[in-house]
Amino acid sequence: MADAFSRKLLILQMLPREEEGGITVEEIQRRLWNDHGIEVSERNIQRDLRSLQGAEDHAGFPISCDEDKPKPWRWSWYGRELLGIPKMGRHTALTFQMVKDLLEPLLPAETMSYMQPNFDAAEEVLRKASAKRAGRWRDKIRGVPRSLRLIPPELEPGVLETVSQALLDDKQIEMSYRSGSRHASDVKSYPVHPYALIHRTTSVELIGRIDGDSKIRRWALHRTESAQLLDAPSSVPRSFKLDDFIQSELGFPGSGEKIKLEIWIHESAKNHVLETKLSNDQQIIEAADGLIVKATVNEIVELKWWLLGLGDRARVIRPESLRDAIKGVINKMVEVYQ
Amino acid sequence: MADAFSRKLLILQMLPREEEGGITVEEIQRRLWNDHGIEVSERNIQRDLRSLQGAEDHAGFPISCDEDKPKPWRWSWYGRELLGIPKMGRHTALTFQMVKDLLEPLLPAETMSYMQPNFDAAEEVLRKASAKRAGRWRDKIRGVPRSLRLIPPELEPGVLETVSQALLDDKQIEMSYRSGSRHASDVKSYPVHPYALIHRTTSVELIGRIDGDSKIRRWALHRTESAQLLDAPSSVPRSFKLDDFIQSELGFPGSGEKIKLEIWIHESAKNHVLETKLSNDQQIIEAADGLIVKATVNEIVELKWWLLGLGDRARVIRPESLRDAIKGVINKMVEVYQ
DNA sequence: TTCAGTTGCGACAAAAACTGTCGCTACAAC
DNA sequence: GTTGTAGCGACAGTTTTTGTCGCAACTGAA
Repeated sequence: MADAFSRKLLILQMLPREEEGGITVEEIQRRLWNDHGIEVSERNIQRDLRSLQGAEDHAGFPISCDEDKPKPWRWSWYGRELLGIPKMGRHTALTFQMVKDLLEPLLPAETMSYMQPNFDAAEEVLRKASAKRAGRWRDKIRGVPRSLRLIPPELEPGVLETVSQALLDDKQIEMSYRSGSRHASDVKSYPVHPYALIHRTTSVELIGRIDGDSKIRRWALHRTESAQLLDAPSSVPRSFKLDDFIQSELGFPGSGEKIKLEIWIHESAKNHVLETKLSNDQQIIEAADGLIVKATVNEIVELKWWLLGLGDRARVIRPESLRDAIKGVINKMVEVYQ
Repeated sequence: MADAFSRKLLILQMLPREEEGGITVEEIQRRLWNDHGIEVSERNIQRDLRSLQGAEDHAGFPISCDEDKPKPWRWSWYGRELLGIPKMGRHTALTFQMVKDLLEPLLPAETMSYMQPNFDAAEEVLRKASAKRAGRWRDKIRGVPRSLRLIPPELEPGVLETVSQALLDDKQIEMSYRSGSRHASDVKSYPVHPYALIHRTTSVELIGRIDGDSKIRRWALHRTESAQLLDAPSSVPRSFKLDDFIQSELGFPGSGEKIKLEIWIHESAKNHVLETKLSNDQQIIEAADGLIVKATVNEIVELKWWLLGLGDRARVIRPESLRDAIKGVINKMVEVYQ
């Protein structure tokens, strides 16, 4: 494990991306020794880096050091592409293509951009794999979301980046937030201790608290005008558990309690239930014009959506509280439509 | 570009996965010359491979050749892990963590398994990035799907693999399919020409035709008992365009035509529309108790679900056909609940 | 401005490795 | 058996690699 090849490879793996600050020759040396037991002179690491960078006659790797900055120069990786080792498999490539289709209408563009190198690599693999019939592979795989294709909200450029940076480095951020739901002019600005980032299917939310206040708050990133990384460290109480927070904050009123659901499903919607179970303990009984389905599920707002979305093809039998709730909604729907 | 390091790296990249059959030393030599202009003796490639494989004293890469098979031995990569070069960035790692959360309740386990090395790499990166406070990173990012958390259907092991293999290699497959919707015993088997694979949010479908028939059919993979790769080549008519097929087959009755939608949205559901646009030309007008939203959208079944799911918080104003359809469903819902 | 102190890099020679060639051997097919 | 093929050990010439040393460039402080 001490040959030049391994060493160069380790150095390549060690290099952080440009935006993450770079690494000095000295630190490379220390990490080679500490993590891999490789003893090598600093001079040699310098030589390795220069040779990896490439000479005039052959292109090397997209790595560079900040030669214009003061001296312990920091080396980093500036390329965006991905050097796959081993090369991405064909099945994986198909999967990535499909995942891209499914996620594109859901996630903000900035989030997608972080996965772009993988999508590019997938495309490359598929292109070569079916090079015989040019372009035909695009007719072979597709992800087609079942949900309504909405347009993900646009984030101000850099906001997501700054927020995740702060999250990883435990720093505070200065947030400028449009508290009004429209493009109102009431933009407020305050320092925030970030706790966590939650991607809902269509929006991204920051969980945290305002400096000097202990109340946990939520901010939708697409209403954030700007975010600035502060030097001040953030403090997250030890008692904060993201799971608990999600459970209590994002659940249905009633906090996503487990209920024993019993519903009737019409013939025409059979497949929805037969093919995609509601729960692992789901029981199905054939009934007139359809099925009776029993399952233990969380009573969350999504359940109500799902039941309503099925329209007249579903009827809640139990629990009565949910049944009455749905009935109430239906009555109001009648009113709404007169 | 002719040094030992580049050469070994190229060889590593060139090695296919075990399941993809391996590559002979001769072919490596040819590809090095054709694709990269590197001239090297076969003997040297053998030496490179052995040295990459590692000696007694140091672990090498998970590569091997089938020494028990007849002779031109084929080398391949058997490891599952991913050697990231450059190392996955922290933002990308966060994204992968989140994507995993979002996709896990949606995709079959076999599909997810192809992305597993990336998820592992992401976890590794995050673990190291926040090594100070052990395990805390899991409290920093989460994907929480907005849709009802259903359980993705289980596929028979190997079915997805065989089908995608056939798709990539343009081979026919022998499909054993449960045409009855339950675990009925009427399993039929026939040779199929695969055209394409479509991942719906919760299920995977194969598009193709039965040998000897020209009708395009769809098979849900979770109803496929088994699939066997055949030697016979598949033939896909040139006229087949996946986009057209999706448009015509997966659309709402009415084929997903563009309609000018006009709906009223209740105050309490404002954010759904304000934050996630229905279309790019969406117009919003403030109105009594809520908003009037105008947008040009495709009339697909998902739109109906979405509208019904909003319950009494939405009312279709235009087009009248859709309005009447929803009204009809509501009336039936009243009947269903008596 | 000067003056340490640091860092990168050219030069050099010894050591190590890499490389092409050649023959031997193991194995499978005939 | 025989034959052909593919892998591999051995060897020697060559190239590359590597540690050391000294110099130059730059920084920051005095």
